[in-house]
This record gives sequence, C-alpha cells and structure tokens, in this order.
Amino acid sequence: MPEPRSRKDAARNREAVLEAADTLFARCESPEDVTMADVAAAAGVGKGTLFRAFGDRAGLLRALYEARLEPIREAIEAGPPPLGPATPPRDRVPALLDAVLCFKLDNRRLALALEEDGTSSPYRAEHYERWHSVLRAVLEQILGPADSDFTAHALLAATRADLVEHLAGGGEHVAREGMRAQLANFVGRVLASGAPQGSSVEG
Amino acid sequence: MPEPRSRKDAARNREAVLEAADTLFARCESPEDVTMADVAAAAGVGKGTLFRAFGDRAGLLRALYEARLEPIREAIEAGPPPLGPATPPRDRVPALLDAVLCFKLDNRRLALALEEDGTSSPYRAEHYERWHSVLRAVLEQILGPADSDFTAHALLAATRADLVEHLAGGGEHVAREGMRAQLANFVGRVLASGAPQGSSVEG
DNA sequence: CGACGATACGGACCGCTGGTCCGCTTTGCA
DNA sequence: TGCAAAGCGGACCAGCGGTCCGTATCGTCG
Repeated sequence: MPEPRSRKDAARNREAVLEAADTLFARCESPEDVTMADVAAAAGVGKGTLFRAFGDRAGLLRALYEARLEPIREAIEAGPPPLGPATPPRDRVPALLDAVLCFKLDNRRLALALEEDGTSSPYRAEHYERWHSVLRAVLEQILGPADSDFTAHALLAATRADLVEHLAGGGEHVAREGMRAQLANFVGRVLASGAPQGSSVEG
Repeated sequence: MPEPRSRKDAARNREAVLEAADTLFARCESPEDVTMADVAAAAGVGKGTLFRAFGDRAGLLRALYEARLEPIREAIEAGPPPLGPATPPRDRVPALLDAVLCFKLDNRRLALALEEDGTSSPYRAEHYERWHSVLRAVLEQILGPADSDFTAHALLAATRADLVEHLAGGGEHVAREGMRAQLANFVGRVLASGAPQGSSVEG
C-alpha cells in the first residue's frame, strides 16, 4: 500500500482543524451554531482547506467522532472484561450499553451534531453499524437469532444523543450516575427473560 | 373565548397549504427536499401567506402532524380498549406502542421531517410529551414510580422515525407485521419482570 | 349598495449557510 | 537553485428559511 503521504502543511492543518472544531463544539451551546467558517477561522485556515481535508460538514463531524471513539473501539475489540470479547454475554451487554451511554454523556454536543444533521440517517453511519453488529452478536447468544437484531437497535435507541441530552442537560436534570443506573436497570429487564420468545418474523 | 375568527380566504389558504404539503411530503423521497417555496407554489399561495399561517417550517410540520394524530389521540383519551383508559395496564402498554409504531409507519416522511429537523429537540414537542406522559402513567402501575419515566422514554425510542425508516424502508426490508411483532416482543420482555427492581435513582 | 378600515396576500428581498473555484504560495525533489 | 505539483485561502455562488410592505380582498356599517 503506497498510501500517498500527504504534505506536512496539509497534515498540520488537518490537526489544527480537528483541534479547533473540538474546542468550538465543546464551548458552544447548540451544535448548529458552529459554522464551517467559524471552524476555519478558529483553526487559522481558509474554508477551502477545511473542505479539501474533510469533504463536507458531515465528514468533519465523523472524523472528530471516530477519533474520540477509537479507544473504546479498541477496548471492545481486544480489551479486558467487562468490555472485551472474553466477557460472558450477560455481563457484556450491559457493559456495552453503559459504555455507549458514557460516551454520549462525555461527547454530548458532538454526538448531537452528528445524529441530528439531517443529511443522512444516523443508521447509515459506520460507527453505528459497528455498535449494532457487536451488540447483536452478543445478544444472539442470549436471546437467539430471531430477536437479536431488533433488540440491538431498540437498546441502542435508548442511548440516542438527543434523549441523553434531554434527560441529562435539558428538561429533566438527571445526574450521570442516575442515568447509568436507569439504563442498566432497563437492560437488565430486557435480558431477564432468558429464553427467546416466539417471534412471527420471517423472510 | 371570543376566538377571533379568521377571514375566509385565510382559512381556505390554510387548508390549501396543508393539503399541498401533505401530498408533497408523501411524494418526495427525503423530507428536506421539500422547500417552503415548493409548498407555497403547490398550494398556489405566496411564501408570506405560508409563514403568516404557520410561523415557520416547524410550525407547518407540527400542524400536519397534529392533524393526523388527532384520531389516535382521541382513541387514547376516551376510546374503547385496547387503547382507551379502561384497558388493563399490561395490555395497554403494548397497544400504545403498537399504535405509535403504526402511526410512524403510515406517516414515515412526515415523522422523519419533524424529528430530524435539527431546529429543536423532538423531546420538546408537545405530542411527544403527550405520548410520554400517558405511557409513563400506565407503566407506573406496573413498574412503580421509580423507573417508569425512563422506561417510557426508552420504549418510545424504539419507535423513532429514523429507525422505523431504516428498518422498514431503507437498509433492511422488514415488513410491517414483522416490525410490529418484534416491537411487541420487545415490550413483552420489558414488562415480563413484574416487580420493580431496585433502582438507585433518587432526587 | 357603496365606501372605508382592517386584514391578508404575495413575491421581491435579505442574511446566512454549506460548498466551489482558481490565482497564488509553499513544498519537496532533482 | 529551479520547477512542477500539491496545497492554500478567501472571494464567490446557489439555495434555503424567513421578512417586509405596497396592493388586493374582505366584511361591515352607514
């Protein structure tokens, strides 16, 4: 893979943009009052540079998101319990969802910007696909194959960024540990009935 | 309440706009390629009229949504079982969620447009508040007060418009009855463990 | 029935956004 | 040191939601 190395200035500017966007999103109230021009200005580059490096707004958001997600991804793919692959399914499902929730709590603005940018469904993002496929695989060992797909979606839906924002930041002021407990409780209830129940799904 | 009657032309135009918007949203692929100008043109009115009647884009969407929702709202507030208030809680919860799901299936584009218009969180919309408060009240009779609030949010999250769209229309082609069965199954699992489990939430 | 004030109409207009373009600068290799 | 090629950056563009105000319509009152 010759992977055409990018020039030094390009790489440096890319980093500058990422950093600037990071702080801007952290500082601002709502994600959509951070414009691309703002980011470019804060990074000290022109808009052309910004769009050349990331394609479009969604690309920038994704790059930021993936960067933050990286450590967690590793922990899931090859880390120790309770996130890693060696964990027994019934412990791993709650651990996974707790990790998602904590991530969204720690990166509220960013997750919000990414999920609610109407450009394309959040369900087509590859990070969602990753979460879903991992969770689905683990659920399959508990519930059987029939329901694991939908159940994975439904559980992940309980950690949607705007819901987290609504509960933690907006209307009802639930503390971090409170939300984690509630989610854990909910997950526990879903997993409580062990045997797969009849499902009429086919084709 | 003297309720200042609106002029005839105003009322007629309002109806024309609602109808035009309805068909436009039904026809188009993605909700955001229906612009306000499109709606105005299709209704045969000027943009000024449109904005005067509905305030802004979100207002138009809400008006459409509420109109469609009206019969269901009535069925819930004062209808016969399984939606009405006389239904026993354990039957009413699945019925409510099934109703939400069917509604979103029947009004995919509209629900999508309303939920993903980044302008303000879907959790602040009063129709969501209505669903949530009803569901919460019913859940409270099954799970106790501690968890009903979050559980109501989590269950409603499983019927989010973009998830429904993703499952029914986009990536995975799940049939209507299939989704209803899966959701019913999920709800069943959540309700299976009857007694409220310990929750560390307080205050 | 005619006239007049209030109300609503409608499309030119605005501000702002994401995204493009191209003359100029920087880089890195020979 | 010279010279492509890669990259830069901000003027520029199209399209959006939303506003404004001169004009047409309504409905009421004499």
